[in-house]
This record gives sequence, structure tokens and C-alpha cells, in this order.
Amino acid sequence: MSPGRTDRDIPGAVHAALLSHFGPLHWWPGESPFEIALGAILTQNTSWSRVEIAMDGIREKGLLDAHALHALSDDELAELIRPSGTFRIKAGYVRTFLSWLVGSHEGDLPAALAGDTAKKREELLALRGIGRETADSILLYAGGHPVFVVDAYTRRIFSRHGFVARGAPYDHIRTWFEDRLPAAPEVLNELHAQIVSVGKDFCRPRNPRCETCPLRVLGEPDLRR
DNA sequence: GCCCAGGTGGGTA
DNA sequence: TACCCACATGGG
Repeated sequence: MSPGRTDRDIPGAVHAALLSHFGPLHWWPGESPFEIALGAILTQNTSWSRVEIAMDGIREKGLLDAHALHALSDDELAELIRPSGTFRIKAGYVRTFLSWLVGSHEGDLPAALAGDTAKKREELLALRGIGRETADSILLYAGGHPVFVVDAYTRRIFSRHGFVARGAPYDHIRTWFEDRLPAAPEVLNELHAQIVSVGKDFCRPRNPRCETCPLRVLGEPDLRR
């Protein structure tokens, strides 16, 4: 960090550095809010390539719709989800989500997500299987709410550089970013995607590639964290 | 064989 | 609060 710079500049500087390196990533472009929400649940502790296989299967069967999936049996739903792993658990989570969406909001996700951000977050968090990261992914990517999504990459990168404590609570990290970024969904969307990319390619759990990392401008990371 | 992946929930102390 | 563990698939 150069002299005169404060930690308030860090998220913006990271965003600029990563955008310059990776170019715009445009996560979840052109997909329906429902597809995005379903993907957000299926990707829990799972690589995105596995989620795409499950989503493609659901799409090919013409079932990528809240009412259609809601009408399936538990076993049928679990089989569709199987490629994304932890499928019996996730089938239960998806079932809970569908029951909320169809039962309380007539299957209309944009309508279900409209309104006050904090209230909608609470509503999503009340559903079993929708934790903080999944709730915020749905709020941001499917609902266009200006929230920052904190994931394992965010924790690893920013704790290695000393900006957040390793075991800091989710909402502490989220507000640290939100306080330092514009309340613009497109910025928060892009930054989260960029962080995942740099986390995969450079700031890896093992064998990190710090020498060529686009975030080496932040200084020397503490890899013990 | 092992760790990891765009986590969450339940249990225990 | 802070750890542990199960969940389950496939890639590196």
C-alpha cells in the first residue's frame, strides 16, 4: 500500500487491479432470476462445472421453472440435482426454497425479492439451506440488491493481506466492503466474480502464485493465514 | 490417496 | 462464541 493510502481505498483498488487483469467477467449474464437462485443453492461447497451439468439436465427436461420443479417428488428432485453433490441435502434445501417461492410468492422470484434489502435477507435466511452467502448471492445476482457476497476466497485473500481477521463474522466482512464501495450492484457483482477468479488462479489454498498475482500491489501476504 | 470446490446446519463445550 | 463433522460428487 502506497503512503497516504488508507484501507478505505483497498476494495476499490482491488476492483480496478482485477478488472484490468481479468477483464469484465459478467457472472450470471442473461439468466433468469430463478436460474440464478437455483444455481446459488446448488453451488454450495461445489465447483461451478458440476452445477452446470445439473442445470443443463434440468433445462433439457424443460423443468427449469419453479412450478415444474415444485411438482416433482423428492426422489425426482434429488436425481436431477445429483451431479452437483450433497444431492439429498440440497434437494431438501431446494424444496424449502420452492415451497417459499411458490407458496408465498406464486413462483414469481423478482416479486419475491422486491423491497427492503435487510428484510429480504432475513426472509431468505429463515429458509433452511439458505445461509448468508447464498442469501446474498440471490439478493445481488437475482434481485439486484446492492450487497457484497463474502466467500472463502474473500476471507483467504483479505485475511492474508491483513485487512480482515481470519475468523471474522460474515457480516463484519460484508459491511467492511459495503462501507468502502459504491452501493452499485454491477460493481459488487463484478468484484465478487473477480475475487473468485484471483482466488482460483493465484491466491490458492496451496501453492499460491504470489509472484505474478495481480494483487501483489497489496504487498506481501501472510500465507500462514 | 488426498485436498478442494462460488456452504449450511447441527452438535458440543 | 468457537470448533468439529456430515453431506457427496468429480477434478487436479
